[in-house]
Amino acid sequence: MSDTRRPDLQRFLDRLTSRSILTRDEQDAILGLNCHAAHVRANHDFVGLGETVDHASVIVAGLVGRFDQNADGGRQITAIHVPGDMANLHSVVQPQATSALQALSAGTILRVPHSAIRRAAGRHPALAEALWRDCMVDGAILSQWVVNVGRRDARSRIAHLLCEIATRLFAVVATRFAFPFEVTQSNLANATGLTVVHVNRVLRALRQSGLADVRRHEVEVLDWPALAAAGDFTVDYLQTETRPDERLRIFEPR
Amino acid sequence: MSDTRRPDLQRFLDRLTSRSILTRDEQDAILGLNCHAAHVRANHDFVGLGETVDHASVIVAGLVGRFDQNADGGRQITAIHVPGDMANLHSVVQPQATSALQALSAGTILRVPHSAIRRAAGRHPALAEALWRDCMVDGAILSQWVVNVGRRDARSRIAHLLCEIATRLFAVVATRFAFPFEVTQSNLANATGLTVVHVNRVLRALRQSGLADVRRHEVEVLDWPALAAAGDFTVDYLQTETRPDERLRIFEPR
DNA sequence: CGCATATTTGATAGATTTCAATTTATGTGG
DNA sequence: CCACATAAATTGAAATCTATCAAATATGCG
Repeated sequence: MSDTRRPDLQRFLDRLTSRSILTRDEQDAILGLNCHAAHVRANHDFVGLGETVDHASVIVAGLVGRFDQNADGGRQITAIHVPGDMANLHSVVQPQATSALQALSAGTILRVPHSAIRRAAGRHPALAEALWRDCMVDGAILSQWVVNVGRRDARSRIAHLLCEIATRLFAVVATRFAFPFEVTQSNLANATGLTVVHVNRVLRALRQSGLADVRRHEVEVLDWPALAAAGDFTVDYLQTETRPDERLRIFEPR
Repeated sequence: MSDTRRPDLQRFLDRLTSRSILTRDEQDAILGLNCHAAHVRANHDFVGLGETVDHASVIVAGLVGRFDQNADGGRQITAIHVPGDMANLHSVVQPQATSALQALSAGTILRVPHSAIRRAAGRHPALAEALWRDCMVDGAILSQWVVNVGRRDARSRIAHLLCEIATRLFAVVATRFAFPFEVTQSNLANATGLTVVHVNRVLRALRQSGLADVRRHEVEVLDWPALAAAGDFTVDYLQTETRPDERLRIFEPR
């Protein structure tokens, strides 16, 4: 099960180097990370709430949600992870999970032991920096989610979420396009702090007003500018398009 | 203005060592951080949205809010920082601010140049680790805020917020107690995703039902267990009571 | 084919917002 | 210390959005 060169680690590395500057050595340390693949079932926690984990998980295929809940059992998704993301990167420095991780649809993950990541980061401070930075992008996204559920109505919430995911999947290529999005309306509700019933109605409205057609396996964006406007969406906070000269490195050696 | 030993840095260091294990050397590096104090006016951004900053800010006195907003200008506070916090620690690895920082009431901060923090963290990997870990606690709090605005009603939202702040201020000492909380109802509304009017009504209800009396400068908790229950509040995610043997250190040397 | 899960629709209730006004604090200069 | 200006808190009534409850229809899967 264990490899030394995995294409999926390459994708994770690409994510890191899109924002951070890493030497060849440091990049090799990522690619050489010990890991093994695993399938994850839909609607099944592969990291439980409060559990102490000893590995982080790179998403290879499928979507993963970070789940919290209130006392009544009402579930709230606080983050959605797409392929290439390290879903619980934070667990490297904070192994006790404060949220559960669950696949929104069946998929594949790559488990990377904390020990391997820690060894690499300990040897290469700039790696620790890059991982830390990536965690902070997750933080910026989380912050936007608070705005989304706190200060936007149902239509805007859903539009904003669709825009965020499309952008993070690098799917935005035209005014009209489609991208895979394997999520139930129920999970859409859990991500936006709404009820399923209301999500269903808003989706119909988005379709009828020619903004987007959200189906079971795929989202068809019908009018990107209009959808982005409806969702009050701006792209910058996601840092998906960091120019080479904007990439950062703090720690020596350069 | 610049000192080498500041009591306020000691408070920040205490915060770090409550969760991370640091050697004497590493601790000295924190205490020796170059910095200078500054007053911050109430309702005035001292870090603007989108601004690129070259220093982080330790809160010495007062409360600081992290502000975002939607297209209509509706403001949403996504974090409240209390004395001892480094309000924008994340800016060390991500200098471009995705949220504004504003004092909720007049206060004092300690500006610490990124250069100083980076030098210290570069020399002591375990320091970088401790800072990273602290950022992740902020992330866990943020995650709870999403649950708060997404899946709780007005009364629970406010109760939860009060419990969070009381806990982070280490104010919880009995069933009944008071703690300073210099925040307008308007900012309470911005933190909970409600309107001022409704906040006002919920506060009255909390008072009348004997849970808490929220005044302009101070909150008097009348019945902590009841307030925590109403706010669906559990303490663990805040990691304010990490036992010595639970503190972490990943990087050598031990 | 049949069960389980997901989507859709309707009717009604309820929580929260909005709008508008009034009262109460807070701070400042004379 | 008072008068004034300003910000904050409070209250009421009406409008709206979203939740809740209940049921029917689709869809996928073994």
